[in-house]
Amino acid sequence: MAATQRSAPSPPAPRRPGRPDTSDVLQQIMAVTDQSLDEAQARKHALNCHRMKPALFSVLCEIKEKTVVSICGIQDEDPPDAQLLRLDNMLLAEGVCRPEKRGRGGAVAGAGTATPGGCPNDNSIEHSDYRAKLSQIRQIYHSELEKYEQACREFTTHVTNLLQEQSRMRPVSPKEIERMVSAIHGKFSAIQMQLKQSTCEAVMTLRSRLLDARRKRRNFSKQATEVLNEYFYSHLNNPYPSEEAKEELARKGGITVSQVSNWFGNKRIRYKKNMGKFQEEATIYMGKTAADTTEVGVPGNHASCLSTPSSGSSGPFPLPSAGEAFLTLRTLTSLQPPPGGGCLQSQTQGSWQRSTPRPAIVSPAGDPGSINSSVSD
DNA sequence: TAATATGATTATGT
DNA sequence: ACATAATCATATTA
Repeated sequence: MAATQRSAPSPPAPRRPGRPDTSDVLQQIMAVTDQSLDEAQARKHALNCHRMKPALFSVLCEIKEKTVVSICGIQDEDPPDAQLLRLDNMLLAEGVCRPEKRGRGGAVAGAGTATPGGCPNDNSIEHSDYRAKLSQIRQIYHSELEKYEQACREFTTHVTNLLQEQSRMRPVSPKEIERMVSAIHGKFSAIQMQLKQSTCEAVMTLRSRLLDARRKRRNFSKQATEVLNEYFYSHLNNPYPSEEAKEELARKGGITVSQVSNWFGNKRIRYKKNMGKFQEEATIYMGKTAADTTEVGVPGNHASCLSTPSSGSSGPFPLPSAGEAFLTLRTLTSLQPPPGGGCLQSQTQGSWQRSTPRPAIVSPAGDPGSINSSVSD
């Protein structure tokens, strides 16, 4: 820094007029090794006090810098930067890293449980346990982090002092000290990353244990299943509620739209897989809806061909009477015929259960007699 | 306690 | 984005 006018280190130092030449000083330094210790101490002191010492020191520093940089400057670290960022974000999102404040509104609710069918109904009852454990983890995390940081600070000041001490007898530039400090920080941040990683793991485990909705499954209320089943069986030939219908069902049953979707997905597949098992339920609900006007609002959707029998019976199936309904239903569901001469153009009509799986239960040809045998699988 | 029912998730296809 | 099929994990029942 100080020696600015120097163009090249190798040639003999350009002697400036009026200044004592540095080669003398160098000579003296070289001679130090030949001296006895006491003598050397004295000489060292004298050299330290020499008025050319700072300039010489900086020259030496620069020379060293040149050689060191070519060796150490290659390895620019920070490949795990992205990972560190991910960990930080996650800890932030989970509320582990939050700056000790109350404001925990958006972070957890927004980023954490973005899954559509996440944890809809019971949010705060089951989660108190989770919160307690989480705060425990947070506490440990912060205390460990604090420990690491303190150790890092102490070590850094120690090394800095040491280097400054040594800079009296060997060329140690401020830049070098800086590099050393950043190297120390790098090592400590590697340790911190391990801490963050294990904290993340702990949080994830906790999440999956206490927060995963699957583990705390609650059956729907009677009301909800009622509403859902009514819709399902009254739209048995097209059990695909529109978005509006889903919302309506969700509202009526006190569940979320995603839950309605889940329910219909499960219901369709399970009904199709083993229709025999659902016959009893079917008759119940089909009889129910025959008298009950549970019109789940279907303002302007596929009603084009479904609403045909609306005048006589509310359901999409021709249900003359409760007694007949059973047989009619069976023949319809097991043989899947198009309902009379109605609207055939819609493929959804009854084709949602096409590709009949390979249920040995569904007898090859409709044998309406053995109803119960098929049920008792 | 084993078997079954059930809500949710995941993989895959359209 | 939604549907299906398979699967997971819990709840309920026999």
